[in-house]
Amino acid sequence: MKPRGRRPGVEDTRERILTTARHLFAERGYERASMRAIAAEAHVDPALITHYFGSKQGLLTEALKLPLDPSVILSVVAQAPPADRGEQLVRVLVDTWEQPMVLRHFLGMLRTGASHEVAREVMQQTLHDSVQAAVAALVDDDPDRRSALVMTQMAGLAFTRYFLQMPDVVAFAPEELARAIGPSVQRYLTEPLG
Amino acid sequence: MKPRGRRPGVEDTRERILTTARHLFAERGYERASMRAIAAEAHVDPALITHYFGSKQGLLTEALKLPLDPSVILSVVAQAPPADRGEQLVRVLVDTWEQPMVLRHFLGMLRTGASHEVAREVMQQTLHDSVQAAVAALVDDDPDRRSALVMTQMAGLAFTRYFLQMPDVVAFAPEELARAIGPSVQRYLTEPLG
DNA sequence: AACTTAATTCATCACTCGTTGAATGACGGA
DNA sequence: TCCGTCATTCAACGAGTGATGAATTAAGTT
Repeated sequence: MKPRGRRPGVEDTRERILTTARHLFAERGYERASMRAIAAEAHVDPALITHYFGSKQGLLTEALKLPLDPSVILSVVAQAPPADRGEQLVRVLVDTWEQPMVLRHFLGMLRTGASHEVAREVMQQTLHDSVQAAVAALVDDDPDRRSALVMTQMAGLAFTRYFLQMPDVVAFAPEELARAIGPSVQRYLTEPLG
Repeated sequence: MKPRGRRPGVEDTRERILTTARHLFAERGYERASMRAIAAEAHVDPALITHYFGSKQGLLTEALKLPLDPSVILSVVAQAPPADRGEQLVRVLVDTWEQPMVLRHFLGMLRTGASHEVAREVMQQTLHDSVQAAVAALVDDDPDRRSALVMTQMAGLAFTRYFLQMPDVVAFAPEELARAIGPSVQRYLTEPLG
């Protein structure tokens, strides 16, 4: 007994809505990215969004899901000799963030998370998952505290460079960042904690 | 020819509006903190806000002005011996941020800046002014690059601890933060840049 | 072809928003 | 006392919001 009638999913409209939603959430934040604006830019009727995602909140939840697999980062960093892992971690993360798709997703989380409880929790969870997992596998003791310290440094780099776009931070080339900040991260990984 | 008629400014209503505006901007962000909501919490008619500040935008601009004098921070840090200045800078900044009024102002800038161009520029300027000035007076060379690196670390600490409220970061006591992060800042101040 | 299901559109509701302009009230100087 | 100035309120407009439910169109299955 196969299902009868028209099969769903053959059209890519749903994906187009999600893409432009991420785009506008990242650009304007949650409230300013109205469903009508998203619908218009996706060349779609506003009601179609409700049809697919139930509500604007549902669209947001769906839009924030993105595979930012921590294990990829982990495997690359783990290959480096222990003394170079701090530098390597910075290098890999910066290279990841420089990709437009990832960057847009990050800005989307930040702009919506600013005024939206759910989005903030997603951001917290995402950051935790991607850093905590990677760091915990590299250190000998105190994984929570060490990964927390790494997070403060890496989150601050992302925040000032990609969100605030502070000129003096943007001026660094990715490789310069790795060499300048890497040793600090290395400290958090290996040095005894006060 | 003295001015005639009733003198302005005798009532503190204007200040009450500003205070609750900062409160709601910090709590909800720009769009969700409606003028009606602000007016209600200040026990005031919505039109009075327009009367005083011209527009919601004007209210925001006024609300974001706050004396966060960098020179105070600078003077305290400069007194410490050069080798302890990184730790001291972290200590002073964390102590400052822990004050409710400062914290509210910081969250206000962040939540509004997420979706509001002007607020983001204010935040960028504020961060630049308070860190760049302090750092430039402490280092021998490359003040822009060194202060940029310090900013990435300190902004990230503020972001993860006060905005995201990541449990592992919140778990640190202020003094622990100073000892754990201080040496990293010290590196940015004194170590040769890659 | 008839039928079933999904994709898409249309018109509309019930709100909330920021802003406006006229009205009222309070206070101080002449 | 009269008048000018500011503080404060009131009612309302126009635009934009998210959401709903019924209608239409398209694509599969039998």
